[in-house]
Amino acid sequence: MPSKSIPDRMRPDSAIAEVLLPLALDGPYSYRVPDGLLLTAGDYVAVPLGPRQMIGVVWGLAAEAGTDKTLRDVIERFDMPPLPETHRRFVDWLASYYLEPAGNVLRMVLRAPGAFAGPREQIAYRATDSVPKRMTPQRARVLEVAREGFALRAAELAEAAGVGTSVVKALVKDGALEAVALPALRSFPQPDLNAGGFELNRDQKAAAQALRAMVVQRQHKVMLLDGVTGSGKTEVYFEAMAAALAGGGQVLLLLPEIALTAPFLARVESRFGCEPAQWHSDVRPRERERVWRGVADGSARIVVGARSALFLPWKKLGLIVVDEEHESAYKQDDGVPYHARDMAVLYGALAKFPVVLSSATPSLETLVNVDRGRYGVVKLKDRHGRPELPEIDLIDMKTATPEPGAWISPPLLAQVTQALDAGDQALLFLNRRGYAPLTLCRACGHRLECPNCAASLVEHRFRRQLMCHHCGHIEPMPQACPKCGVEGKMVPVGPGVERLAEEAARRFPTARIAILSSDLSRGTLLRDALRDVAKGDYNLVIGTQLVAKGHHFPHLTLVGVVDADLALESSDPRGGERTWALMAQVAGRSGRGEKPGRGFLREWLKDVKPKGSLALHVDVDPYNFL
DNA sequence: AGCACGCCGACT
DNA sequence: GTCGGCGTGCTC
Repeated sequence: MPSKSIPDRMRPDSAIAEVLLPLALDGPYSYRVPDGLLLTAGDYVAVPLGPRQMIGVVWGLAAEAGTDKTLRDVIERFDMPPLPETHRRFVDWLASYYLEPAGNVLRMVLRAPGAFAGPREQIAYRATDSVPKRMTPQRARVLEVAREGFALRAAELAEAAGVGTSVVKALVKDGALEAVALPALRSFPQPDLNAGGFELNRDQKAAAQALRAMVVQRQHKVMLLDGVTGSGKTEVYFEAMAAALAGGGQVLLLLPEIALTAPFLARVESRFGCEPAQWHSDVRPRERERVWRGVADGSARIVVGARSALFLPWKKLGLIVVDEEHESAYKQDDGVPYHARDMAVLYGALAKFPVVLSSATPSLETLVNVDRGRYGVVKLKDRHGRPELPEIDLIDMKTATPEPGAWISPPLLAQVTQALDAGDQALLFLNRRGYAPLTLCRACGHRLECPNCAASLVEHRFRRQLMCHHCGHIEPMPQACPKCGVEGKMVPVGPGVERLAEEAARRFPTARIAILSSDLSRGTLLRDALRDVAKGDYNLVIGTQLVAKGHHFPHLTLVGVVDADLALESSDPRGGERTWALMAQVAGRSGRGEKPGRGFLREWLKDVKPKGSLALHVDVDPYNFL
């Protein structure tokens, strides 16, 4: 738009806007602020860039441009709260810390397509009283869905009924569905801090009190909440969140993406009496827009999100809780690399609010920070008053050697026998899927490997397939060696869970054995299997790392880890740390029920008299692989 | 991110 | 001789 020409000397000082664009640029670009447009730092603006138009953020206002180029005009300012100063400093900090163009970081802030388009009205459909001229099973299902709740948009309605949108459209045409306008963006319900408190034990009360005291200080401090599985960390940090909400701030609860489940969200909802806003990769664009705006205007008070939620344009963030802070999922590897736990701490430092890190197996860097006094720590015992992991016996496989072709050592066999005889459940943990991790040709020495990535192909005997665990490549199990053509000389080397189950079936012929690995994860198979194990339908469970996470097996009293030093052999510098976390998690599966204790843990039982008992046997032998 | 420019292989 | 592969550079 042509502006009235004003002599240069009469222009206000802020005639130039330094605008950061969501591109890999070293710094902001300068634009002329047209007459009549009032801008402040943090404003979202549309600016021309080459032939296109882009949305950027006013990073600063200046009297002089940092370039000789002829400046183009800012096109418009969007009517929403400006990106707060702390958030802009956060972007700059992160960019310099990770040596990344600030624009790339800003792109993560602006990742809410449509948030600037202005609220559009949504069309939804609900059932009318009229019956369609023709009725088909598909139509009936759509109408059934349409009758039972809120008006839904065509796509949602079709999805819920398991049909295409054409069915919905046809019903609209027929008059069996009618269009209604939905409010453009549903507003966020406000939390009720007294909606659903939990009964905390003495330990938890003390921990919650410590966190609350930290939160009301409104200063930057990092606190590690350290407690074994089942010690109630969640309930404790909920109290910290309640304190921050009471102070008028927003709260971010960060979770590893996989932990963002409906049951977890339901716990948040029951504590705070309202559904929290969610932010993760599966949130639909429309909902992203709503959450983004809600965070920007402060109406979204509680956000439960994956790592990228950190970049939402927080208006008044008062607390970040990083649950499972040791999880490697907090590390972003593609695009701008960053560690969400560390950046949460950085944000807290810049915006002067506390951060809670929660974990049963804290990361080494967090432990070091606690050790050096930079972070505080609150420790929780479990609900039986047990502070630490269960007693762990190491079995040295150099002295307790399994028979040839077997992997369960004599002491572990004895313990499993004892557990099964007592009517308890035992778990043999081996972090290797399939039958054998390696297949060799005895004739020529050839190793079956993936054509794409040169990793060894893993035999999955139940599926009669070879799989590459690296890239997903699948091929049938060959009869003859693909290299030398000799038949019948292919031999499996080393154990996977399937092979371990075979050995267990031989050793414990009467045991009811379940194999749990991610091979089951399709459909409801895994969920059913986990339920049956929890019920006690099986008494010997052979499982990979997926049994280590969160599942509750009340009848389990013994955990045996086969090849516990597996990950220590790898070149992963975190091998030791990850092994420890995994051992702690898998040990935590045991002894969570109410079963009476077992004799061989006498010393430990004497001390704390728990109702559950547990043992973790770790086989240590770097050489038992071949 | 887009979009142009620019320099080497397979085709009408 | 062209069409088009995607490497490099630019956008205030």
